Amino acid sequence: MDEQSKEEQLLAWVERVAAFFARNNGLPLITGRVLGWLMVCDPPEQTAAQIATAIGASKASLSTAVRVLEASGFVRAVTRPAERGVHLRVADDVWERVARRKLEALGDFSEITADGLEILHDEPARGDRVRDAHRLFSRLEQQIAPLLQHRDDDSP
Amino acid sequence: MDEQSKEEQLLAWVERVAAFFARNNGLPLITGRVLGWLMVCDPPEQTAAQIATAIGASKASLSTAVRVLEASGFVRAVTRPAERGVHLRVADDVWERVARRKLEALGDFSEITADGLEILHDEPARGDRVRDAHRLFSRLEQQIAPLLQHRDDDSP
DNA sequence: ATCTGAGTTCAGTATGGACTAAACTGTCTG
DNA sequence: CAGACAGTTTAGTCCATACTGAACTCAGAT
Repeated sequence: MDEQSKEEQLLAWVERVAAFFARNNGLPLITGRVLGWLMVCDPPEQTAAQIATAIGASKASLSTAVRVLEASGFVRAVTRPAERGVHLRVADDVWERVARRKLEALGDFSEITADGLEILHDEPARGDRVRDAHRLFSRLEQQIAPLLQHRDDDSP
Repeated sequence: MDEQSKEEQLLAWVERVAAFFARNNGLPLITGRVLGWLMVCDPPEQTAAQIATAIGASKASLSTAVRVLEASGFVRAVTRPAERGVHLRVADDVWERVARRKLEALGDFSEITADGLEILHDEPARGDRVRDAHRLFSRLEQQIAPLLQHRDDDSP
């Protein structure tokens, strides 16, 4: 039927996701794999051990990966009655968070350019290049922020 | 007068710029330093040798840094009559380019999510998480793109 | 032809960080 | 209590890659 089993296809896809986040967000590969896997796994809530075997990583790596993913709010840990340990799932607002974090980077850069202008305040011409940057990124920050408003959700 | 000489302040600022681009865009530190330096240096057009001494890097590093900066269109090489070698300056549209490149990353991710949906086309429920991501990033891509229109120039 | 300076390439070093195995902690079960 | 399991920490390995020095190429000037 398929040239590749769906499992293999999914793992290959997870690999692409991991590579993307490694390249664009500086995430360690394994962390990206966890995120990618949690996007497509069935069931959608899995234990660290399950994830580890799925993506072929060690318990230790899972521990650190999950720590950063939880701290970033990308992944949530849920417990179940009468089961020990936690199950992990992607947060409902992962992607808003990812995007918002990128937006923050924009803001950080605006701060840098602002400080640059400060240093060059007595040489306006020399500050032109920095000023251009500052204007563009401040504008973008302001225009993009409203596109990322929290959805007011009260879903179960 | 100053606690730090302006030169020192600028170098410290360049360092921040370099760190920012290293962290957010995966640029090597030296490459970021070159870019930062070219944002504030006086005169605004400098030779590779001048830049190298300014930021304390080797000729070899400058060579590679300049290659990637030029290839990305972030820096332009200009020649002058009766002078040998080239002078480097930031491109007029550096920041548009930087921003546009980030936007492309968004598009790349939309492609990834699209392919993920493809793989899961026969399990709609399982594709929900990927679909959410796809919708958000496609939307953002479309909404952000118009904020980055090329200024209408007709240079070659 | 030779010299000089700009720029590239190459080989080697080293620094950082991702990853793992193994030891350890703590908690729940029987 | 013993035993098992979830998870963390630590120590160490390994790999990628940034960076440099030095050799090299090429162009123009004299």
